[in-house]
Amino acid sequence: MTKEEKIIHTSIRLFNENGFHGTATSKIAKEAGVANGTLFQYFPTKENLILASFISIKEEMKQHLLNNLSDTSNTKQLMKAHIVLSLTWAVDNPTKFAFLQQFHSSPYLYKLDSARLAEYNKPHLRIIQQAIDEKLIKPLSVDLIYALISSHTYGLYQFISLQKHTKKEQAESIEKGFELLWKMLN
Amino acid sequence: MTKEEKIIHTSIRLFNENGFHGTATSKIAKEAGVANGTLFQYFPTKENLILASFISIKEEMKQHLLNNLSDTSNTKQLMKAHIVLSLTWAVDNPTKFAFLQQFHSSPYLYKLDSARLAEYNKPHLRIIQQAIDEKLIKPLSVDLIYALISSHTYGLYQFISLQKHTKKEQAESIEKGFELLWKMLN
DNA sequence: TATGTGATTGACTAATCAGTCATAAAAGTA
DNA sequence: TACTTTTATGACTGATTAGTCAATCACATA
Repeated sequence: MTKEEKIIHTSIRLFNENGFHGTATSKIAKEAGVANGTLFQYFPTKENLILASFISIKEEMKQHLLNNLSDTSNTKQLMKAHIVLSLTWAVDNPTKFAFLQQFHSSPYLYKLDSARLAEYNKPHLRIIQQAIDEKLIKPLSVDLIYALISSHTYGLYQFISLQKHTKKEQAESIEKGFELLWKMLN
Repeated sequence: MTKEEKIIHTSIRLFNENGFHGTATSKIAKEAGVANGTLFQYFPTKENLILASFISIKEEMKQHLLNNLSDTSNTKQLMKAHIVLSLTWAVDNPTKFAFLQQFHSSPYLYKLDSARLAEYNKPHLRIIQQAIDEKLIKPLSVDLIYALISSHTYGLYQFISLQKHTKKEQAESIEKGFELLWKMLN
């Protein structure tokens, strides 16, 4: 782990525990095991560090999807894989997932280039359009479907993480959750 | 508007604009038109003010539901009314709704008594149980259904507030959104 | 009018924090 | 080894902030 990675890693954890402004840069540096000034060598401002933490998580999620998405021609299976992979990643990385939530409902969201943000959604939007074209799901607005799928996935995550489930029960809830979603959309 | 109300009102707006720690108590006092010390007479600490702002919004929503929920014996209509009223309130009070989101994904959430928080959900859980008992919806876990309804409602809000919709189009989206939800659950 | 009471004020303070910078250590190069 | 460049350090600073408190005000009652 490089110093830069150690800083990002520690940031995510501390920002989650104490909020953005509630976490001092000096504390991040200390817990990451680097000097105060070193942090500012990699991230010139605190805001920069917050945005970099967010981007880092988004990139990690993106890679996780790319690495685990087997190329199936079946659109329904592909959509299901997107959702299941997102959910299992969230369950395995609760701190990072919570960071995303906190970031999304913070003023920092608007400091990011919206085009760059939109880039992360494109694969999801593309597959929704594909499902509509193949008449697998209702011909509603792609944006509406995306909003509903995202929030459904989030709601399912909330439920799963609140229950003290075994891995197997978690998988069953995810399966059931997808069935419900699919029933709603087709 | 009493000074206490003015402080809460200003807090909600500023906390939303600049985050919790990004908003100085002195700024809140100034914009609320009261002296610095007055704020601390009503709210002994900043955390106290943040929690009070949250509770104030929850109480307002609760009252909004109580005042507008016509007593129908039809469980489906009652459930629909819950969702539609929550959504129209959110659309009419975007700042307050955003505050709730920010609060929910912040460390302050855990400073509140969880029993008190649960109290606000009870009416919703009761009606879900009722719908299950009447075999209107699938016999899934009440907590799961609550999580799915909440997130569905939130997703629908996200979609509506992003579109530049007229009031009529908003109402149509809400109607459509409920139909989709109902299809999923029954 | 005089007196008592609670609300209101804002200057003040001790503490904290983001960011700087002169110096030093480490790594690279010849 | 001798020299250069890059990376890392941590003490320091100017600015900001939550919370205090002695003084003042508004208003009631007699």
